[in-house]
Amino acid sequence: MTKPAEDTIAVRIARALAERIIAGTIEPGTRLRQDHIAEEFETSHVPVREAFRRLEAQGLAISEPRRGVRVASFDLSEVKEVAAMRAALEVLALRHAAPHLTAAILDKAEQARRDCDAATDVRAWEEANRRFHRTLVAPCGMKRLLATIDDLHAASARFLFSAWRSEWEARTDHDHRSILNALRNGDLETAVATLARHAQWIGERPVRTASGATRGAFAIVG
Amino acid sequence: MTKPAEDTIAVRIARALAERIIAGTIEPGTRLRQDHIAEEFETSHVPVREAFRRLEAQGLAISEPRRGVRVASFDLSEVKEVAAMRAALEVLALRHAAPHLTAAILDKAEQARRDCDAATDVRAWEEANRRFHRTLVAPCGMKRLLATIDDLHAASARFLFSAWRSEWEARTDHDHRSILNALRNGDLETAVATLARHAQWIGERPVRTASGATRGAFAIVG
DNA sequence: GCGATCAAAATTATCTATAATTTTGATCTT
DNA sequence: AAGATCAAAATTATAGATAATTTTGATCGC
Repeated sequence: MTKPAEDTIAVRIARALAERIIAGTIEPGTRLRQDHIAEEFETSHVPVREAFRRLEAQGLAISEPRRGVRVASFDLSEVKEVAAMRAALEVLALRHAAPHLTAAILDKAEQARRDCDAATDVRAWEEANRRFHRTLVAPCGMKRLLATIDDLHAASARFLFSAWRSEWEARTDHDHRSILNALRNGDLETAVATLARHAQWIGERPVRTASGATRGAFAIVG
Repeated sequence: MTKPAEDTIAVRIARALAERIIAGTIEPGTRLRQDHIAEEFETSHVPVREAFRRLEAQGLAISEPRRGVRVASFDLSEVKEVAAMRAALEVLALRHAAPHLTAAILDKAEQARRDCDAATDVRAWEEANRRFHRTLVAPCGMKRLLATIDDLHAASARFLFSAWRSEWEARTDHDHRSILNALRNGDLETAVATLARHAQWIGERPVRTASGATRGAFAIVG
């Protein structure tokens, strides 16, 4: 191991694979072969198997006994499901975070909002959007809730990158603005209602498939 | 391996340990030593480590790199957190399940409700209560959502057994009845509102600690 | 040529062994 | 006797090897 490993090797492998799956570098349905991955990361397969269990828990991979692990597939119904869960849980988190929101936190969110609107590629937008949402809900201090929301954001990002691979046009997100304004005015109910609607905003985009045909691709864009 | 292993050994170990942690057989904070557990299950420690990763994802254990795994501790704030998450997600699931609820499903829930009210010990009550909730939300067919709810129920059960160890007195749960009635009448909003309140019902009970003092123990009893 | 069948190859799941880290406990100092 | 120090023991994390299962691909029959 050339790196001064802070975390365990299994954690590093899990992170690296998660990144690839989210970015779409590895296609859904692809088999993750432990010996190949072990070789690539210059370890044995034991930490690789542990990494698989983490990916499985995040919903990024599915494992069938004796038949190995493959990158999880998804469809429109799962996109909707994740959007609905995000809406429900982020609303809950925001309600609990509200009493702890300070001017400094709202300023941080404001910066994230600006970065979001200024983003010229999908990766930058996703990062800023995630930061916006995270900043507002993190002060709730509920670890289990935040961890679940993080996993949902990972799933969201995957759907997004799958549909928008690279093209992206800058656009002003009025919901973000409304949420921030409402919070600044102490109007939690408006903020919560806007967020609930916002997180379920699903965009459609035509995507050329391998066979040359065009199909609709869906992703959460809120 | 004497058992006709359908699942992988790691899965069986994870289940067995989860049961013990939920039942309170292993105290919070206890270290889970992989070699000891491997010896007990007559395997090597490799599947044990994989089982640990599963327990970690469920929130039943926490792992510190190079310092092993221990049974997760919890406090009142986590009980509240799990209750709030359950309320939010079960409401979401019920809304999506509602269109698929049939008379047969409602009858199954009715049976679970009766078992609940008739339960004379805490384990029987927990099983029936979980069955009641599961029956009503399962028809939503949202796998990720249902899996998350299941994990929350496991946490709930743990809190409950920690506070109520064995004593339990039969009581009629009016919320269960109201939810079923509302669903039978097609009044989803009443059912949802009652469920939202119900899942956050937290009971307190005096518990004698190891030192002989008495403290309050809290658990979700809905 | 197309599908079924079976053997070889690849892959998963597990075990045993080893290196590295942390915990334990006994000793020494004050 | 209380605290610090250090070595031994226990434990975690990883590597390498093995058994069992699945997948692949070539052969055979129709």
